[in-house]
Amino acid sequence: MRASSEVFAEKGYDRASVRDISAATGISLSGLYYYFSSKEELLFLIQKTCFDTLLERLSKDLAGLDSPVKRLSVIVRNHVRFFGDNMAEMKVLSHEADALTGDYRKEISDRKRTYVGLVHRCVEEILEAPDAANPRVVTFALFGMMNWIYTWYRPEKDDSIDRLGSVILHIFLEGISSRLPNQGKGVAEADPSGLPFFDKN
Amino acid sequence: MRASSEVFAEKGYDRASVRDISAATGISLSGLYYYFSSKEELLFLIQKTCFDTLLERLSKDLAGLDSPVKRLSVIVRNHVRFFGDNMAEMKVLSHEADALTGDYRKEISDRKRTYVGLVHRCVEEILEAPDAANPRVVTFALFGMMNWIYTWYRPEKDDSIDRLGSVILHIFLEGISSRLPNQGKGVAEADPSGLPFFDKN
DNA sequence: TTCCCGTTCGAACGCTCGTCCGAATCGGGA
DNA sequence: TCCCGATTCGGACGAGCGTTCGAACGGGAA
Repeated sequence: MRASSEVFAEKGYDRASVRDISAATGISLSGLYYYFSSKEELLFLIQKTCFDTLLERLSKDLAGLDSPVKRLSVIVRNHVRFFGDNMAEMKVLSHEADALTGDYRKEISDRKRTYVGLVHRCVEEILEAPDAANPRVVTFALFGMMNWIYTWYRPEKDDSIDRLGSVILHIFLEGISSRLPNQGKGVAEADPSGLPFFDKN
Repeated sequence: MRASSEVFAEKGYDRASVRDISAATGISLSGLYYYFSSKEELLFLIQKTCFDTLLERLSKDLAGLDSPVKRLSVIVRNHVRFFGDNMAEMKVLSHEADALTGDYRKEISDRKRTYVGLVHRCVEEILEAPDAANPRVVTFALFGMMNWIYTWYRPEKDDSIDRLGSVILHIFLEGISSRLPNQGKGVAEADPSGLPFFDKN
């Protein structure tokens, strides 16, 4: 599964053939089907194991913490650190979310909902005035900062992963601590024309 | 190209067959090859057109603006608005970045480097003390908030796209306006064990 | 009307894919 | 030593893929 994650992460789930995985693991093509009933099940098991481990460690670190800010700190650092330590698996989890179908897809979606809900509730508690900012939008902004990591992070040239978590947490907490300016204000001088560009002629 | 973008966005580049595009456009399978020399060229042209339009509009809006904060405001709002107006194309651009090969890939990478460099320089100017935070990390945190949009944004239930841009811009500017706490501080009590989870037994 | 050329398409080609089957192999208990 | 269940694998199968080719179409110029 570890080797498969790396193959999926590098080539993408669809471009990676079962023969690629066979070569990467040293197990013969048909030998793989002794352990996994299909390529999709293999992807599912990778995602499931990854998610379950992430959630399990999180709930351990979260035990007994009441302050929402402290809880969010633990969440962000846990997420980012896990990302750094399991880059291939987390890339597969982030990037191949739509590849699963049927019950496989549903089971992963359930876990995702659980996790997002946890963060979402935490964010709601931190936002003092509930109309100050839409908690859903703000939550996904946070997930964006964290989940985008796989597209650019290179351990050999970038800061340590722990530092990364601190920076993202800091930006987020400081970013939502001051009330947002109301709607209507903004770049009024911006070009209002031209929406979908393929229609322009 | 518009219809193809939607097919690629919905099914993913690899899972989408040329026959799917044929069905979505009403053009016969071989008829498509009168306009495009390959499936990959079609993907390339979508990404290129999308990027070029984005950059073109940006440079128009940016003309004459000196203040780095104002420039960044225009960048973020332009990016997010463009994202909202061309969700399918931007999903393809964000999600299928690794699908291109050879010269196609290089040409898109060049544009990406140009764009990221523009934002990066802007962020550097805003960060007063250059050692306060790593500009590269901060820049990609911003891109993360913006580019993650395609995974969750639903126009019918979420805030308007312009509001979204304002929120992201606000989080980012407030988030980087105060000096980051130094390294070393953090969750010292966090579980230090267990890095890659597939090795745990 | 005839010709021509830009456009469209049905049908097929070769290839790679995920999956399966039946045989070969291995190692510990009787 | 023999046996048996667990494990491994070479080789094949059918399906779907991207791509090609030669024929057909259609409308403006001569």
